[in-house]
Amino acid sequence: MNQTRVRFAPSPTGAPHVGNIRTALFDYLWARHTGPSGKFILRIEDTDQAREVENGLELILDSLRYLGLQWDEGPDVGGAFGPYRQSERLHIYKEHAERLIAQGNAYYCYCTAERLDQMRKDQQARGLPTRYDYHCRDLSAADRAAHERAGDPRVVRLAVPREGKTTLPDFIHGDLTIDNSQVDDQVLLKSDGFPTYHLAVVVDDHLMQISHVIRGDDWIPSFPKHVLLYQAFGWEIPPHGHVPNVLGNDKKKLSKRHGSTSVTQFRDDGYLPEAMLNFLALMGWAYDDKTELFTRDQLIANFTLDKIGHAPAVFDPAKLEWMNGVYIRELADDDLATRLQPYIPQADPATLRALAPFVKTRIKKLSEIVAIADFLFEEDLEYDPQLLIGKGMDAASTSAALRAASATLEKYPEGAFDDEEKIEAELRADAEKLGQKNAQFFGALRVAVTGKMVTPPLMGVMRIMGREKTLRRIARALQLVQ
RNA sequence: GCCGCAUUCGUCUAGUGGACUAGGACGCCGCCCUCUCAAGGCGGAGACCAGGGGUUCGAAUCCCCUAUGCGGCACCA
Repeated sequence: MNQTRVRFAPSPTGAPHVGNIRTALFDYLWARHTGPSGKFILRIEDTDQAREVENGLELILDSLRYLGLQWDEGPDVGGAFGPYRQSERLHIYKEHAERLIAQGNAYYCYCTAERLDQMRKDQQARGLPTRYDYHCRDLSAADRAAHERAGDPRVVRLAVPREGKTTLPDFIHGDLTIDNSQVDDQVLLKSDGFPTYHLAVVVDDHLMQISHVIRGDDWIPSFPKHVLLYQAFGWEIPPHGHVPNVLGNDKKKLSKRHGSTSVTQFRDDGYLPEAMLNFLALMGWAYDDKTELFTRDQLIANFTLDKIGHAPAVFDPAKLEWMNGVYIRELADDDLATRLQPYIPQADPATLRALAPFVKTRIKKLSEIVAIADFLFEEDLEYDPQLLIGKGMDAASTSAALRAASATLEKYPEGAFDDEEKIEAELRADAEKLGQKNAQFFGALRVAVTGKMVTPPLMGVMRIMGREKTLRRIARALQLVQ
């Protein structure tokens, strides 16, 4: 019984963006879909010291944790196939590279960076494809020995067959095939002793007994190198699937240019993990023609490889917002209040909890709580007095409205102040008596009490704010309007 | 330049030869509700299925060509 073992193998070069994590999500869902024996493995591809970012690992772990993509094996939790950091597996790659040399599937190359640069320039100038020119592949034994004696730095290159074709069955695209003549003699082991991606993935995927390789389709061009390596080692090639990329609105691969696309940024803006998870799953995967709201468990239950699409998907922030709103509305009030707290630390929990039901249908991300409700948690309001005077109103009618409202509200002592229905009825009667439309009357009152023109329902707001503060603010507004 | 992958409403997508006068969702527009804004309800516009050739009684669905987009062409991943 082959168990499912899939890996997410990012390199710590920055904050993972939604495209990276979408691929991780597919890995995770597939592992979990296959039941308790399915393993989701995190492997860090830190073989490029130059591009590495200080807190790169943390950014990856944070992103995965945010979405609850819990890994079964990885650098921090260990596992039977460690280490899970490629920089700690250097000796393994070296051994394998040497084995390829011994078998004649690879060779040492002593070319300098300068020579390679020049070679590429020449090829470009002549309109030729830029590929290694086999210089060291054809080196005589004597030349080779000379380089060794001189202690010249060397790399290991894959000796790609110059004829024939290489094919990789892909469970998303079907068979991928390319002429070997198009494949470069890739460097496998760099002069600093680190492997390149190509050597490292193949060796690790095999050694870690990865059962399915799921990766972005920007890797398609390098599949022949990997196939050739598997063949040289005499290993079985696990099923591969190149999942479509996630694109920015300009249809280009997602990058920092597209604004905030890092997953942790979405977390910080107040996108719920359950919404993010749901939305990301729909980038390149669809269950049917109708369903698009899925809980984590439903995703796991329904996720299958054959439903992964093959065209790249444009990331649509507007739809994500909508979906986040859906999930926010579904939250229990207590839960919402708890999640809101970090975004508005000065709010006392009881007030926030009381506010939750009002805010629920009005925010699309948690961070919006500040714009919509900060007035509740401030002592003094700052606003343009002009706002008090609404459409078809003037200073006199506004004052009249505020005075009437104040008079009515004053009649309700502390204990009775939360009788929204009764108060509302009476205020409406006030408006009618003044010959004002509800919108005019309540508009003035709204600005007086909140300093804003757009707020949650006024009665609820005044109840939550309390009698004393409400009356004080109306009095203040009355001064401003005169 | 070379090689590869892709191509259904603006966007995410359903669709695997007849059930398609192409379905759903976001967004957009209108109406209803209404103390504002949302949410909610109802309705609407929006895709000649990239184009052209075939195959077939019949094609969004199969084949070929072209176009366009994207990706790769490093001692990056």
